[in-house]
Amino acid sequence: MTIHTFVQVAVPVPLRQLFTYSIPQELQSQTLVSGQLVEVPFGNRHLVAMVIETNPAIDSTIDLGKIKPITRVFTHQHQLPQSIIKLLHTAANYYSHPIGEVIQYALPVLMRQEEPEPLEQITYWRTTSETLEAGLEQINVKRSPKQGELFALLFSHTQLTWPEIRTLGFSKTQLEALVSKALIEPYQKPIIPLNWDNECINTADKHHLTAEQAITVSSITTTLDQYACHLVHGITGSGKTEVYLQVMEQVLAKSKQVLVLVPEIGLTPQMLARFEQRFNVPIFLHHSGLNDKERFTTWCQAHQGQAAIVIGTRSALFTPLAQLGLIIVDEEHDTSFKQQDSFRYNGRDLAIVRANQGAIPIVLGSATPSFESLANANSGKYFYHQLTQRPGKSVKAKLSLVDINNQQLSSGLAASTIRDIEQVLARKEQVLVFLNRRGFAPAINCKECHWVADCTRCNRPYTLHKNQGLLICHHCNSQKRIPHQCPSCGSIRLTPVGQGTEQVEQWLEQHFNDKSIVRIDRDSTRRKGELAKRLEQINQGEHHILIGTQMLAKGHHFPNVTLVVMLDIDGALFSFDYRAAEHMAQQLEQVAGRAGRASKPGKVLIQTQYPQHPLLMQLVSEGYSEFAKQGLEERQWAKLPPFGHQALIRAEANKPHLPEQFLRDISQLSFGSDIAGPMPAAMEKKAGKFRFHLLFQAANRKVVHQDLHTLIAFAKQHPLANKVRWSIDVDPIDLSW
DNA sequence: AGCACGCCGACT
DNA sequence: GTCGGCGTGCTC
Repeated sequence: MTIHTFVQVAVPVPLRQLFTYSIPQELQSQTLVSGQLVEVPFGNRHLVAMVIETNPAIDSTIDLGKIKPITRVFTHQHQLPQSIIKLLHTAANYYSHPIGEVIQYALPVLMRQEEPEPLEQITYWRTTSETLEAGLEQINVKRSPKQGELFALLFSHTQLTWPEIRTLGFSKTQLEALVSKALIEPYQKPIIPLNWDNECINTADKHHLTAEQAITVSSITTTLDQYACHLVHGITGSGKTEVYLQVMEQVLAKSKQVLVLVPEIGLTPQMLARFEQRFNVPIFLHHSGLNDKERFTTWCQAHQGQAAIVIGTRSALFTPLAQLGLIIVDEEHDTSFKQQDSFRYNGRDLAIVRANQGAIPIVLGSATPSFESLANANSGKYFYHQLTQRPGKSVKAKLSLVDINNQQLSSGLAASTIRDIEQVLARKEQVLVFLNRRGFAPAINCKECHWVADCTRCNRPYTLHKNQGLLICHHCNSQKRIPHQCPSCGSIRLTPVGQGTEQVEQWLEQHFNDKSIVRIDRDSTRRKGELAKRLEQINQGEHHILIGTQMLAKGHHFPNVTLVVMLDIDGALFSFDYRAAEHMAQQLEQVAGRAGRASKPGKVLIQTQYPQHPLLMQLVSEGYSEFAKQGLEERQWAKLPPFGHQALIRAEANKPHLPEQFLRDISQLSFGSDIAGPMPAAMEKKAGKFRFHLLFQAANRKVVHQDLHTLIAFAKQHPLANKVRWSIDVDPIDLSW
């Protein structure tokens, strides 16, 4: 046996290098393998690092006297499996991100500091009464409806944990109230590996499949033992979830685990509820609403194979699963899957890599697939399944354009739109007004001298928040009191420009003063539980008009909404961002999907100044698929993604010439890719920093990759490297910052 | 990223 | 006289 004296480790710092450590005598008996977690002294602190190279060639440039010994080797109990280590390496390499930082995403916080305590037994909750009715009798359901709901939930689901109960929208107080009435009790059960039997599935909940659904399920299930990527393109209401459930059933039946990724935390409760209803198996969550201990629990349960299903957001992708048999990415088009700071990975894309490395199938589902995924389906890389029918009677909402050129507008609403709203309200149905801009108005200016209140840190107009009596910069969050006088000319004629949700809400309240209007945006739902409360009220029919931002476009269903009004979408038609139209179309389809889900037909009005615009006309008359087909052809002509590959280099500093010079020097090197820039970012100044970009683009991904290596080697030793903050974004989505 | 070191303004 | 501001430099 060879005894190595040195190892190279990845340290959790944003440095693109490995560090060499010696192995002290007393630790040499332990086998150090790559992927092992160790504790190392680093500067004046101690960090958890990962062994990368066990037998490194010693770099002569480092002073041997500087090399410190490893201080601890962690036990095998919490080692990352090889599959995850491989995924992390691929990810670090693909996104050109320091491996030490990438590893952090796979380690629960509790493991980054020290070796965590062994896991306690998990506490589940169950009811104590014989029948549901007997229990409900003891609750004053009129006064405490939530307690009643919680009791009913626990009565039908015997193995819910507190984090799950909380995710489903219940509070600790409600749980404790039931405990004090002795209606529910905690219990533990021995940890046993998942053992599927017929008790695990609630067959009564199973839906009858349409022909399309059945074909999709059977196609996916013929690939359960190999890598295959299935794109399920199903219009809203076509029953994608039922397809997931029936595929999952077959995976679980083989005692394999399922990983489900959703774009945001808000979509986990409904997913969890649906899965709990169908399967009586341990389900664990992974999202930012959990504390460190809860996340560690999920990690261990998944790792050791007791969790049958893990539902989570982007970062759940790195959860080790001993017997992973299927990955599902729901709403795969959603850009939330792309992390927009630090390690800029795309959760959907890495999920595909993981499925490929693990030789298992992956299902991407969406009503509005991303152009990337559609292109991969067209080229045969993915299996493509379309679900075009809605089980049940509901019909798709009809889209139409409202020309606002010759119409009088009231807070952005056209006169004809208002008449349509009136008609719908008269039928006692609900209206949804979509405006993706919170606040009262996106700017205020002076009527006399045209001065605009700009944020000095970002050189952008402040958004007027009338309710809070403040001007707020939506780019850096800085706040300021509303001036009474123009600081430039002294005039008091300061007026709001444009509309935000607050303003539309105010106008609707004045105009429809006998109706209840509810606003759903980040401002109105800031308080915990406020969103759930408002959504509940909407479905109880307490409100007549809903006004809100994209929060309304995601996942929630409003069966009684029969009219959707879309405001202010024109910006996307002329954006420099080639993806703007794609995102606008997806948003439009998603919002339209909220309406007319019950047997009531829905209608979608799109207000625009450009009713003749080819993109809009096509979307309205031929639908998303044709729109995407046309869009992809244009991308192909322009050699834009997915037909070309991009990487964006961002650099920022508190003086404009520094990032510009830094990127200019880089751009002088010889590259295989086409280089654009350096150019100022669309928001050149943000939060007091000056930002510049350099864009790499090539038909071949390997060319871009090679160029990034050249760039990193050069940038690391550039004199300005410490004066500017720079980063690499592979497959960028947002080119504006 | 942290963290220390280091050199200049308003406070007990 | 000190506390603390954040510029600069380093981490095997």
